[in-house]
Amino acid sequence: MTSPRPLRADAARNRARIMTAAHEQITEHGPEVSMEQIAAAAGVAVGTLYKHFPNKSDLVTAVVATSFETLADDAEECLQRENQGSPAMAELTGFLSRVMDTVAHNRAVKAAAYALGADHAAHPAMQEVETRVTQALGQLIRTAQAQGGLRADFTVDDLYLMLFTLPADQPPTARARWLALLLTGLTAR
Amino acid sequence: MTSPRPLRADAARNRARIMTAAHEQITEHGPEVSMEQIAAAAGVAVGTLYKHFPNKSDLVTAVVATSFETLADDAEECLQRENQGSPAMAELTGFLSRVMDTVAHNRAVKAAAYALGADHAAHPAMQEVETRVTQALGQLIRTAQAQGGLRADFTVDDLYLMLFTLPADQPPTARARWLALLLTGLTAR
DNA sequence: CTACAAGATGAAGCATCATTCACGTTATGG
DNA sequence: CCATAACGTGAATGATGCTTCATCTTGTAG
Repeated sequence: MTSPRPLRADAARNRARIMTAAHEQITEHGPEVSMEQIAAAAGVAVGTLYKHFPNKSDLVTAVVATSFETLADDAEECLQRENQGSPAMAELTGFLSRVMDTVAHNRAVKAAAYALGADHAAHPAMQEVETRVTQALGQLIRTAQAQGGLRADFTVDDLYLMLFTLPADQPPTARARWLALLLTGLTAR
Repeated sequence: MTSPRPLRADAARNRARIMTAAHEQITEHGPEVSMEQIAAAAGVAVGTLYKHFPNKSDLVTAVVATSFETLADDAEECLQRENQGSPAMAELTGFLSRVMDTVAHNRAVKAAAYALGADHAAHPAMQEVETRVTQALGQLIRTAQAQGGLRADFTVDDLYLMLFTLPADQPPTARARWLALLLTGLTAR
């Protein structure tokens, strides 16, 4: 199931360089950066990008998937802390807050959050990660409701809805205010 | 202060056609439609677009400003109805709901709402319209607070924050749910 | 009715990009 | 150390899009 031939040493090194560079460039300039620019940042020729990824879309998707995994890791760590006694509601708001800050500085993750509903989601790599996020957050939500901090009719879909509409281009004060306004609506009762 | 020479008859007609076509095209395909496509839709040559607008950005801004005026009109009508006895809070939520639906179907207005904080706002035409919206909504907010339906610390900036983060690409059910979640956070007490 | 300024035209210039490919380079198994 | 498949290269290709300008057309003042 794994690769038949284990990738030559230099090829593996270049692949890593490309991923790093692509992540940096996309994070900074958004998915519309040119392949030339990514190649330059990685210190390779454009052709090399195409040796590793059939086309630009695939490269972008790979980067987005990586960013998205970070998000899933965060969600699962929240769940873990909750299991160790941390209040579920606090973990949820912490998660929301962190994602919001990340989105504000990282256009790749923004694309990722957005991609949940878009065509990127078709990619198999994405689907698995989405499941992880959904499961972790779902558990967190149920616990928060059981503990009485979160309104009873709140669902994972609602949480995704919040993620879609996070304010990305607003100053920190505005972002904090947005979260505060939202949270009063999510509190139980 | 007005134009020195009053625009030839055919020129005025073409200008109107261009504005209409540009509005339609941008509404449907977003601001990235080509000038060629707009020209074709207007039934003129590309060169004519440039006779009326120095560059694409200016044309897009003109269209966005138009859409934005519709929004200002709506806000002022809300204020008027409020003066005739309609509950301020109902007018506010109605306004939000309408803007949301429009954004969902009209990418030009989406750009407009977004432009409030972006560089488009630099244009003089925008500034005036922004003042109209801000005044009307500010009045509405104050009344809603006096009538006790709206939380006391809510400001016009908060309302803009909501406009920035309206869910555009979500199905109607999701949009409605989003509004409902938000509103429970805005209710007084 | 005429002259001419205002307006319209659209091919051409110029820039940006994604993508390809014929050729040079190199890691690595034997 | 060699043979060779894997890999890397970057100029070239073709597509698309904004903008310009020399040229033609037409509204309109007188």
